[in-house]
Amino acid sequence: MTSLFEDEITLFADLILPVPVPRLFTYRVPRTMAEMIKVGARVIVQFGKNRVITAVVAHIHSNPPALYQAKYILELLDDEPIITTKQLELFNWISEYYLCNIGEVLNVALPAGLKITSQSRIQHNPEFDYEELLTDQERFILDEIKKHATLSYEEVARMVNQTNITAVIKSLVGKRAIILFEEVKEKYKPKVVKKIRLTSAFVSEKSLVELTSSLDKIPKQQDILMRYLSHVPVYNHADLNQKGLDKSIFSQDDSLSDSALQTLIKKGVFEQFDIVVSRFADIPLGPPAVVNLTESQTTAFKEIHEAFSEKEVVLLLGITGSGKTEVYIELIKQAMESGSQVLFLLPEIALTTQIVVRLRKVFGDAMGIYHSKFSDNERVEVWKGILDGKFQFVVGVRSAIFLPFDNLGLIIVDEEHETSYKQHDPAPRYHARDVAVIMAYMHKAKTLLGSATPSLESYYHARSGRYGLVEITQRFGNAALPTFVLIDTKKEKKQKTMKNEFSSVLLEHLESNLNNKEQTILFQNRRGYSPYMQCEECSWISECANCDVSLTYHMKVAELRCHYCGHKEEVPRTCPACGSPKVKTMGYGTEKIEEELHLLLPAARVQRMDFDTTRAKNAYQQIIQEFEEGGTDILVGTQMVSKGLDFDNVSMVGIFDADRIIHFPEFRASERAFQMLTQVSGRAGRRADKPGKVLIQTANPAQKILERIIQNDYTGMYDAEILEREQYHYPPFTRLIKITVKHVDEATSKRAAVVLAEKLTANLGQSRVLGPEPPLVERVRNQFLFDILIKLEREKINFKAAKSFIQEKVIDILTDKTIKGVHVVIDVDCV
DNA sequence: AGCACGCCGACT
DNA sequence: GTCGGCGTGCTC
Repeated sequence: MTSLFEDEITLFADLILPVPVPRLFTYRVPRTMAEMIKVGARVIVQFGKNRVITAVVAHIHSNPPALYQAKYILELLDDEPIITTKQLELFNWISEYYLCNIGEVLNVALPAGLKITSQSRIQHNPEFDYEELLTDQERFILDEIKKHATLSYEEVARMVNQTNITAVIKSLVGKRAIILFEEVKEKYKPKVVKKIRLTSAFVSEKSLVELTSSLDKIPKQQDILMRYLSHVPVYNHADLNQKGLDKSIFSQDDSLSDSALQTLIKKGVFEQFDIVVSRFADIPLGPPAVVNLTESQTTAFKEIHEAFSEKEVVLLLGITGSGKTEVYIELIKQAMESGSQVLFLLPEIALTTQIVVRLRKVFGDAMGIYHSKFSDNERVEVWKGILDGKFQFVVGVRSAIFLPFDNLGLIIVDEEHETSYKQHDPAPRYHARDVAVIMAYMHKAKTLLGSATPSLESYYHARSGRYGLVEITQRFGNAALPTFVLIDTKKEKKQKTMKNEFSSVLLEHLESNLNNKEQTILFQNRRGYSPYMQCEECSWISECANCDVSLTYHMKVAELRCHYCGHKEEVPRTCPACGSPKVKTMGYGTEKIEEELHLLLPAARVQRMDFDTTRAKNAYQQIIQEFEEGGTDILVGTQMVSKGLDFDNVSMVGIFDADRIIHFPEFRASERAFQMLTQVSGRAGRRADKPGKVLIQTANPAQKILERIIQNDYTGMYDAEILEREQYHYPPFTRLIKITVKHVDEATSKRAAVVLAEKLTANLGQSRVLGPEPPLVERVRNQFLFDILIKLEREKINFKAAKSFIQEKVIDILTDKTIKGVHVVIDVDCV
C-alpha cells in the first residue's frame, strides 16, 4: 500500500529469540530499517537488562503491543533472509509436534557461526576521580585497565592473573570507575588463503628476462622467482599469473628465504592477495564416476518412479550389499536436472565413510556436506552455499533437516531404521526421518526411505499402502549371502574349551582367516575393558558416585569411567570396602577383546574402533583407511563397525554375546537385534566368488530370532513382532510419549511423578498411562528419574489435543509450590 | 537459558 | 555488622 502517510506507520517485528520461552517477542523497527527488514533476516536486540542477542524475524506488522513498550531493534544483520519461509513453517511444526519452544528449535538449527554473541568490553571512566573510594585490588585493576583503550573480561582476568573478576568489575561499575559496553561480533570468518603473484609490470616475457638477469647476483631472490615460475609458467601462459601461487609453498621450504620474498614484494615484483576458499577442498573429487545400473537396480529405479506417482513416501527395502547407493544416485541426478534441491540423510556413523567419497565423485562441487565433526565455519559455509545456490544437493546427518532449503524435490533417508535419527537431548527431541517426511510434504517433494532392515513403523506403513514399497532382493554382483555358524557357548563352557570370551570355533576360524590373509571384523557392542570391577572377598562393585550404574574399567587410560555422566576415578589397587587386593575386572568390552587377541594371536594386526578411539576429527577415517589398505587383520569394534564399511577382503564377521542384544529389556529388542546383527553380518563377503562367514556366539542357538537372521527372513520377524505390538498396544499401533521426572531427592521425584501420572490417568484412562517407574538407570548426574509412558492409539485419539493436555499437566507440576526443583522432560515418539 | 533481585550463614 | 550463597521470576 502506498499512501501519503506511509512513513508515519511504525513497523513492529515479532522475533524468534534463541531462548526456551514459549512465545515470540515484539520489537519496534527503527525507521531506517523499515525498507530493508525482511522476514527470515537476523537482527540484534537487547533482551532483558544486560543481554544482547541475535534473533530472527518471524513477522512484520504494524500493530503496536498494547501491554508493554516495545524496544527498538538495534541492528539488522542480513539484507536477504538467511531463514526461508519454508523453514519457518517447519520450525513451527517441530516446536508444536515435539512440544518444545520455537527458540529451542532455532537454537539447534542455527550453526553457532550465525549466532552473534555480545561481548562486554571494559574501559575506564575518564571522569572518575575518587580513587580513594577503591580497595587496593580495585585500584590495581583500574590501573591495568587504564593502560588500554578497551579490554574484554578475559583480557582483564589474564592481566591480573585471576579467574573470577566479575565481582570486582561489578563493584568498579558501581563506583563509576569503569564503563561497560557491548561489542557485537560476527563469529563466522571465511577461510582465506594468502597468495602471491607477479605484479602486472613483470608479466611480459621481456620484463621477466630483464628481471631474471637483474637478480643474477641476488641468489635468494632468484630462487624465489625460479620457484614461482616453475609452479606458474608465466612465459607460456601469461594469464596463469592472475591466479597466483599459495604463499605457503614458499614458507614450507626452508631453503627459500621469507625475507627475500618480502623484499621482492617491497620492490614491486610480487604482490600478495587473499582469496576466499571453500573448506571442502580436502575431500577428493576424482574423475567423475560413471554409474551403470544393474538389471535389478534399473527395475528398482523404475518401480520407485511409478510408486512416486501415487505415494509421497516410498520405502526401498534392499538387502545389504544390493547397491542401493547407485539407485539413489540416479534419483538424485534426475531430481537435480529438474532444478530441485535434494537432501540425503545418513546416520552420523556412516557419513564419514565411502559413500560420501562416492557421491562426491558423481556430484562434485554441487554437493554440500553437513556433518557434526565439521567445524562451525564449515557449517556456515554449507548454510550460505545453499542460500546462494551453490549447493543444490546436500548430504548430511540428522541436523541437516534444518538447512535453508526452499525448493526441495527429493529427500532420501538412508538406513531409515537407525535410532540415531532421533535426538534425545536437548530439545527439540525430533526424529529426522519423520521430520523429513513432513518437510518433503511442505515442499511438495518426495521422500525415499532406504534400509535393508526397515523399522517396523515404516514397513507397516508400506504394507498398509500408506507408503510405496520397492524391494531389491539381489546382492550387487550376485555376491552370495554369508553363511552362518552358531556357536554354543554354554556347551563350550561345559567342555572347558573357551579361552575367556573366545570359543574354540571362533578362534580356529580367526586363525585360518589370518593364514589366508583375509580380514575379520569382530563385533562387541560394549566399549571399555570391562563393564565393572568386583572384589572377590566382599563382592564390592565399582559404582558411579553420581549415577546408579557401575563404572567401566578402561585399561589404556587406567581409569574407571561412568558412561552416563563422564565421571572418572582411579583404579583401586585394593578393595575400597574391605581392603582385599583381590579386585577383579568382570565382563568384557572391546578393549579387553583387543588385548586378548594380542595374546591369543600375536601375529595378527589388531585395531579397535569405538567411541574412545575415534574421538579425534580424523581418527575414524584413519582406522578405516588402514583397514582398507590391508594394514589391519582384525578390526574390533562396537556398533561403529556395523555400518557402511564395505570391503572386499573382509570374509568373516564374529559376534560376541548376541544374547545381550537379543534380551535387552525393551519392547523393541527383537527388532533391534535383527537390525543390528543383520547389518554387521552384511559386512562379510561382498564378493561373488566366495561367500563370507558370520560366527555368532550365543548361549542359546535355538532362538527363533537367530534363525530369522540367518535366513534373512525380515518378513518372518516382522509378522511375529507386529502381532505382539498390536496385542500390547505399542507402535506402530500407538504413539508413545515418555515423560521423565527428575529431582535430586528420590522421594520428591517419585511424589511429583505419581501426582503427574494421576492427573494424566484421570483424563486419558488407566490403560494409556504406564508408570511411573524408575528407568533402567535410576539415577543420572545425581538426579533420581521416574518415567511415565503414555500410549495413544493412532486412529482413536486426537494426538494434538492429547499433547496439549499433557503439556498442561506438566506445567501444573512445574509450577506446583509444594514440589520445588523438579525437572520434566517430554519426549514425543520416544525410541 | 541467562540474569537480576532478594532473603539467610561465615567472615573483616 | 557485611559479603555472598543460590532460590524464584522475568525477559518484548
